[in-house]
Amino acid sequence: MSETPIIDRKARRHSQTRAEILDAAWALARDAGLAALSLNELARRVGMRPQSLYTYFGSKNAIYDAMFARGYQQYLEMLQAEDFPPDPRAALRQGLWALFRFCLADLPRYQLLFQRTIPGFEPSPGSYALATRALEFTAARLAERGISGPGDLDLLTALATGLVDQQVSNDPGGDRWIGLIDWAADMYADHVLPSTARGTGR
Amino acid sequence: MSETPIIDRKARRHSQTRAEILDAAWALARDAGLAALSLNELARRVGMRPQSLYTYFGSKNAIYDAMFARGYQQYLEMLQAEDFPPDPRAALRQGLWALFRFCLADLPRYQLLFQRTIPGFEPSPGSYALATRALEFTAARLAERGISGPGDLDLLTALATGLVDQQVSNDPGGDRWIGLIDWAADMYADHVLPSTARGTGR
DNA sequence: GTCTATATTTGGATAGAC
DNA sequence: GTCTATCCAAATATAGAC
Repeated sequence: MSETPIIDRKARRHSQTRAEILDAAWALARDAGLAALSLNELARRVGMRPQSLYTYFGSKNAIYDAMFARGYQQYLEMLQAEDFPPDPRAALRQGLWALFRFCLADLPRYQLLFQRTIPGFEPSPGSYALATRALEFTAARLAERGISGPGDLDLLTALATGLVDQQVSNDPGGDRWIGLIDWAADMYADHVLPSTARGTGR
Repeated sequence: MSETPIIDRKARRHSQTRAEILDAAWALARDAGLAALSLNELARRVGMRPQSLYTYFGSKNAIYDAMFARGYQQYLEMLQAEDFPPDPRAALRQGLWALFRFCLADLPRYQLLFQRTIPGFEPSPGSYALATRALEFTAARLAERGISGPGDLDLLTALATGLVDQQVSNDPGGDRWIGLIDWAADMYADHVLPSTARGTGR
């Protein structure tokens, strides 16, 4: 029975094509805007007819969903690759810088993962679980450093995404809010850490 | 020459219809999502053919632009109606609460004014000037209370919109980030004010 | 798995009669 | 100022031949 390897080859080829389509979808989102993703143009770029995409994705939202999942996988990998120092203040600064790098490296990815802007798109439970895992990872790193009060995590996510959002929306390509990262990290640290070794402020 | 009053009547009627269309556009944005605004549906709601809208607005983006301008007018009026107390901490809290009320009262308005999500839409210079005026108003209220350092305003906008954004995106209808407003205001005040009369923290 | 063909809807926008 | 008539382009999606 030599059927199994054949199935494997077909399955592998299938998932390769899926990956190729996803790559093209990201590139298209970067060129035309996330919301302007179109199946016609996407198919053209991968050398297919638009209808053939339905062999790989059941709908346009299924493509968004796969993009969402892949984006959060990358986000998780990025977090896990960071070597956060034990010192809370240093770790906070490093975390904010890592977030900025990740977001600014791919704006549509940032938009898809951290904003809710595509009308009618909701991530599937499986994809959303990845987002939850990423948040739990951050919560664990904070807790290791004594930051575990109610609201501590939520305040940090608000501060972090707020900085990124202002940077992206109001000074794209510039550094107006990038220059506030360390300052913001210290402000947060001063407020959630036990009041020893306060920062120097501005 | 009784021509002038007739022109006035026509002009008034014209701007009345414009306002009516804008009202319907806001309502449609609330129902279908800001990005899903469609001229067909909009015309249906005001009892017109879609083509007739072009008598009042030269393009779809012109409608977005008028919405943008009206939204910032409302925002400015809201700010000017607030009676901010002299105490910086109290004023900061009140300002954040006012922003939250304004944003949560109309989510598409928040999206249009404070996020950049409509592909291809850029506010006209005239409309954008309103946004600048609103920011300058906030800067002036801060400066009156001794908050005028470089980056102080930018940090506040990041913190404020971050809180709103998290609330809207991740807990719509809830109060998870609303409960952090006063805490966040104090954190900001502690960092940006001369170090007298610190808050009690958490 | 990919194609042709097609359905179906919708989008924004223009020309010209009335 | 509003309409009819139309245009044109594009959208997502399905059926069925090969």
